[in-house]
Amino acid sequence: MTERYNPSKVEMKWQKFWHESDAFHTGRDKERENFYCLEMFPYPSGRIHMGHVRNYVIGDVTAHYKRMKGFNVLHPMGWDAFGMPAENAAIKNGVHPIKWTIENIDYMKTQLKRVGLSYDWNREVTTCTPEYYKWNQWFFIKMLEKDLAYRKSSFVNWCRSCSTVLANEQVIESKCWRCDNEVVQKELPQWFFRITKYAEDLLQGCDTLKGWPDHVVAMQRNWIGKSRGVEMDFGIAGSERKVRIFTTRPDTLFGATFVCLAPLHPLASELTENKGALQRIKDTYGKEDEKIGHFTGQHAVNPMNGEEIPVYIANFVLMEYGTGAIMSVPAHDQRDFEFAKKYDLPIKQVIIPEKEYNRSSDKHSGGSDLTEAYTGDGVMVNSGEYSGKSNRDGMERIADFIETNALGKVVINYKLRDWGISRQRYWGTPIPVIYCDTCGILSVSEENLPVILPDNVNLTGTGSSPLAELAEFTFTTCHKCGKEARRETDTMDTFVDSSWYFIRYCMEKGDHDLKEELNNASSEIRKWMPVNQYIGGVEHAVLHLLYSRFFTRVLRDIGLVDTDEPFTNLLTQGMVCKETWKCSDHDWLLPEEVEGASCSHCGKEVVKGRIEKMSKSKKNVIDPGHLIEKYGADTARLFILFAAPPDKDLEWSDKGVEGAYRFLNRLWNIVHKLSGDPEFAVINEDTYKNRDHVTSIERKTHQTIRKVTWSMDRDFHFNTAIAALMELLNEITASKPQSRNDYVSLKSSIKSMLLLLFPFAPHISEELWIAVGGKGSILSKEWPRWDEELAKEEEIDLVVQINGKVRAKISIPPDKPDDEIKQIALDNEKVKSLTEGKNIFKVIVVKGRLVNIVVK
RNA sequence: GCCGGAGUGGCGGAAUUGGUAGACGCAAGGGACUUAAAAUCCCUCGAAGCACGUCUUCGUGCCGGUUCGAGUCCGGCCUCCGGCACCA
Repeated sequence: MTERYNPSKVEMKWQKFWHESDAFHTGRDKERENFYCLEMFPYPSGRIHMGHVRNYVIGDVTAHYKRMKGFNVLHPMGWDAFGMPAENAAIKNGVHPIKWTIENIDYMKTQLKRVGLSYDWNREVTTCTPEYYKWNQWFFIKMLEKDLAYRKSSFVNWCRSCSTVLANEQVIESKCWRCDNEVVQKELPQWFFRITKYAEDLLQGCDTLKGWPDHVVAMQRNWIGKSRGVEMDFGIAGSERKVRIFTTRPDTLFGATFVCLAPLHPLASELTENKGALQRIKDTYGKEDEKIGHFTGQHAVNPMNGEEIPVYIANFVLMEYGTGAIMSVPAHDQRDFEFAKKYDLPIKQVIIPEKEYNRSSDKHSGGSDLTEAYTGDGVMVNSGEYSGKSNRDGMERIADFIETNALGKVVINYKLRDWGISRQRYWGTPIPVIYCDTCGILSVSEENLPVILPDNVNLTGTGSSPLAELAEFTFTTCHKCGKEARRETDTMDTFVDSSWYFIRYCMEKGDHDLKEELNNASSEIRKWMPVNQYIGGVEHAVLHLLYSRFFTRVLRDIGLVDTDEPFTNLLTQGMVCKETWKCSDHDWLLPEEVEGASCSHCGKEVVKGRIEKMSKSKKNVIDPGHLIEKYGADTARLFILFAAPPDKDLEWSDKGVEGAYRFLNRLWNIVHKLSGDPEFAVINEDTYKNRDHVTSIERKTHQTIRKVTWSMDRDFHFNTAIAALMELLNEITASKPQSRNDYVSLKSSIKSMLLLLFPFAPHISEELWIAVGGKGSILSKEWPRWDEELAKEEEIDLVVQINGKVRAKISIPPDKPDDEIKQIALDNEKVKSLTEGKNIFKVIVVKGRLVNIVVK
């Protein structure tokens, strides 16, 4: 009796072998092309979840495939190890963040190894180590020198729950990205990175991101939010004061019926007497959908026509965008329209749709009959000399007029804001700055780096920077004047760490001096960058991916890399989801808490919830550890890859996992059954050459190699690649070898099958490779090639259509000339009877596909 | 509202990028083996119709178009999902 498939035994054996032979050490063969395959590194939260497994398995298949295709592959892994959970765990359990973090890393590393992932651990990066964060500090200093880092006091997003500041990108629907609590505005001095300086570069770079998903590029473009318009001054009537407004619609200038100021605009408090009213508007600023305004009592003068229009303070006008003041054109802007209706302000239409424009009449509706703003294009009316022109044309002419008459200028605005990086927390990179009463703000000198994060800090979670409590850290001497000085006690946003970790992977572990890599044309960094394939969750579409693009540009400008973009190809994998169960009394339920259709606690009816992303709170998680224990890593990998294409959400199915397991079992059984067959066992390298004819299994094998290779090369269609392997196995299982020739092609077929399966299910492939007499590990083997001749069928079924409908099938050799095929089709009995008495108009032959006879 | 993406069997999903729609898997039904069950193996499996076939008709969200031929291309809708959202 043959041995049963025992995944854990097989997997332990090969994982040990790979580990001991340092099998995934990054290749250095100069003859070979380099391929950098990267997955987003995890936060060491404690244990891996199914989302990690999916992410890393997709990367692992890619890495294996590229290795077999003959590339030197860089496939590293590391830890995004600074961050709040470690600090929170410390406050809660009294464990030091470093201990908590290191223990988690150790455990998760074991888990990753159990999945059989082919990482080069010689390049492991851990961001909370001084060897790593030293370079965060060095980059900070370089950015300070280049005026890319600066300090200013401003209103910032403050999360009360996390007791820290958040960057704009980290506020999702006015909630904290991490803890989902409400974010408030607070005024604090902060360090910023001047990402806005790269706004245009980042935007233009979007055009080059051909290997990124459309929606991610679109999100980046939206976030940068470029718009072109004019800035111009409106005078305040009876005063020397002016108010500068920004508009993208100078063509509507003649329709402006009032001006609005943001409540925080400097003129707002100057112009209004009623401070109470102003405060009410401030209070609702950015919070309420309802538009609230207050008339200042002052009027502004429209420079185009000299009209005096009222000046309001309005809660919907943003101080951070444009000039903090707008001209309001209620007829052509929906927000202004709503505001005008509410405060009974005039609505003056100056653009009407082409269709409604009557050239012979001067009578045009004033706008009082509008039910909503008209924001489309059209013909200008009531606009002085511009009346009768198209608004597109008018827009350019008015902009020119404003510039030539020095009323204002054409400007470009971006929604992108500078990146605030100060965090009032402990577990992060100290910002390398000192404050000296004599010398001012100074960066720590390079030779004093790193500024070590002290470990004897008292973590209370009360809100101020923990480092500020520590006198020995805070007080230092100024390296310039020698007097007493204070250190900056905020730490850096952890997104700084992840903005360049992919560059650190280009070198093996060790305390490398990145300064030596500056302008070094043959540096390892230049050799590997940019990343050929990056894989990770879509939740970083603007956060991490935008910061990394920014950092790469900064590092390009200081001479560390020579690429603009860090990631050539990006795959955003879908979520791993599972069905949920809900009881009206007991909320979310585990599957084992559901008995039939009722709750096991109270007997009440259970409602099947939506299919949701796996999460502890919704009680629909599958633990990768348990899964692997039960079925093995190969089954887990295969199922995850087979169940859905990588970029789509994957719905977990226990039955589907069993299907994948059955497939591996069938493969195991057939290989062992055959190896026990003396006729099969005797086949060796020499007998391969002595085949006398091509068998159908051989043809199928070459077709499979072709299909799998295509699937791999075209958009990661791993699911169809696996389907092709299943088809091949079905054929192998069904085959009944009778001659020596049959055995030869069967054995060669199985060997090809194992090579093709290897990236997906590496352990079982290695094991069965040995069982069929393969030499050495599959790791040293090349990806199989197909022979187009051998993939060709002897006879193919050709469809015969009449007027596009399938009417018959004919069996012919694939390379028969078109005119012969045409004749065979026309001679077909069925075709004859159907075309009887009709006029054959045209016959189309599509090679290898069909014949279409067009009759009338 | 704006920007992206997607609609195909009971389900997850295929379709060589304009050429036989439904590969592969799951579920379901039937059968074999077994004292029995599990496991395994074999058959059926989009809908309707009848003459039960190597049959006919319909069928890829809806309406129209291009084409010998459309799930695929074009125009117009509908629905769902994701992102941003008072950005003037």
